[in-house]
Amino acid sequence: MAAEPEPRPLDFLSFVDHAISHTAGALPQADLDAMRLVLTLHRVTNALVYDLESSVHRPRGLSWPGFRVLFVLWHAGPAEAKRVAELSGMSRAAVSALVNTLERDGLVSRRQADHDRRAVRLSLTPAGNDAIIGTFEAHNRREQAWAGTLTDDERGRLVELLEKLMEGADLVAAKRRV
Amino acid sequence: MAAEPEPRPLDFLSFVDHAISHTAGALPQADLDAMRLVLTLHRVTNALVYDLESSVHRPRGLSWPGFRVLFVLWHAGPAEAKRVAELSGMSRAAVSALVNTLERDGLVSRRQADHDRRAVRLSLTPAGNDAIIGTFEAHNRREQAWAGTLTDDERGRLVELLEKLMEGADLVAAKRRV
DNA sequence: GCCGAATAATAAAACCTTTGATTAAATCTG
DNA sequence: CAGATTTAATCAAAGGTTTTATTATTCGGC
Repeated sequence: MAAEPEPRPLDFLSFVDHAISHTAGALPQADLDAMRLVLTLHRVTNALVYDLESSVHRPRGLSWPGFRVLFVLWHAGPAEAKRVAELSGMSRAAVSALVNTLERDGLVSRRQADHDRRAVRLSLTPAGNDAIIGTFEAHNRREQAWAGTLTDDERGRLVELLEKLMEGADLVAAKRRV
Repeated sequence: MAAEPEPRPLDFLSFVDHAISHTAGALPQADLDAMRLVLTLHRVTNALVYDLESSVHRPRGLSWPGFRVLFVLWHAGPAEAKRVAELSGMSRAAVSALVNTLERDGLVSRRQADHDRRAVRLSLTPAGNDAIIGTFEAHNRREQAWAGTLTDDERGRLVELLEKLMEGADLVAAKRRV
C-alpha cells in the first residue's frame, strides 16, 4: 500500500518521479525504467501536439488530424482513401469521417476511382493546396523552435532511438490500426 | 513544385523519408531535421498508445484517458478535479466529462470539497482501485515489451533527450492547456 | 460464368476533446 | 461590508476516434 505523504505539492513536472517511486513501493515487480520511458514519451508528444495544434493549426481553421490528411495528400499526390489511412496512421473510418469536414470546407475532393468502383480517390483542391503549404510553413517554424532546444547531434541521436523503438514494435507484435 | 514520381509504392515506413525529400524540393527553406524529429516522435507515440489502448485498456473496459485519470488518483490520492487535470495533462472540461463516465461505471466518486464549495474532490472507489492495479500490471508488462527492444543505456539516453525536449517547451513558450 | 469470400467505404453508437458560455462561490478592493 | 473580479466546475456545440454492422464491388475457385 505504501501511502506516500507528499511533503510539497506535486506538480506536472515532478509527477513522473512521484508515480515511479509510489509504484516501486506498491508493486515491487514493476519495470520502472519502462514506465518512465512511456510516461515521458507520452508527456512530451502530448505537449508538442497541443502546442502545434493550438498555435498553428486551429488559428488557420484546421484540426491536427485535418492537417495530417492534407499533409499526406500534399506529399503523396491524389490517392485512395485506404492509402491515405495507411500513410497517415489513421483508420479508414476516421479518414472517411474527417474527409466529410475537409470536403465541406473545400480543401479536399472525392471522386470514384477508375479501376475500382468501390474505392474513392482523394485529392487536394487548389484551396487545399494553398492551405497545406501556408500552414506547413508555420508548422515547420514551430517545429524548429522545439527542435532548436537540442543540438544537432542530440536531435540525430533522438531520432535514431525513436526509430529503433518503432522498429521494435514489429518484434513485440504491436497492434496496429486496420 | 517538384512532383516526385514514386518509383515504388510508398508505405508507412518510407513515408517520412519521402515527405522530407519532397519538402526539400518544394520548400528549400524548411528545417528538415526538425520535421523529421516531430514526424518520428508523433509516429512512435501514436503507435505505442494505440497498442496499449487496444491491447490493454479497452479489453478491460477502460479508455486510455480513463486509465490516465485512474492512474493519477492512484498515485496522488483523492484530489480536486483541477489538480487531476494538471497532473494528467488534460483540460478541466475534459476531466469533468470523463469523470461522468468513470462515475457511472463506479470507478471514481465525486464529493464536494470541504474548504471550497465550488471544488469537487475525486477519489477512487474500491472497484476503481482494483481496476487501476490490475490494469496497470498488464499495462506495465506491455511497456516492458516495447522498452525491451532498447538496451538499458539506450533507454536512459532516450529519456534524457525527451526530458531536455520537454524542458525546452518552456523556453519556446509552448502553449499549454488551461 | 457463378457463387461464396474478401475488400472499400460509409454509417451508427458511444466516447473524448476543444473553445466559449454559464453558474456559483470565494476573494480582492475601496 | 458591497461590488467587481477571479476561480472551479459544468454545459453546449462542433469535431474526431473507435468498434461493429452494412452496402456495394471485386476476386477466386470450380
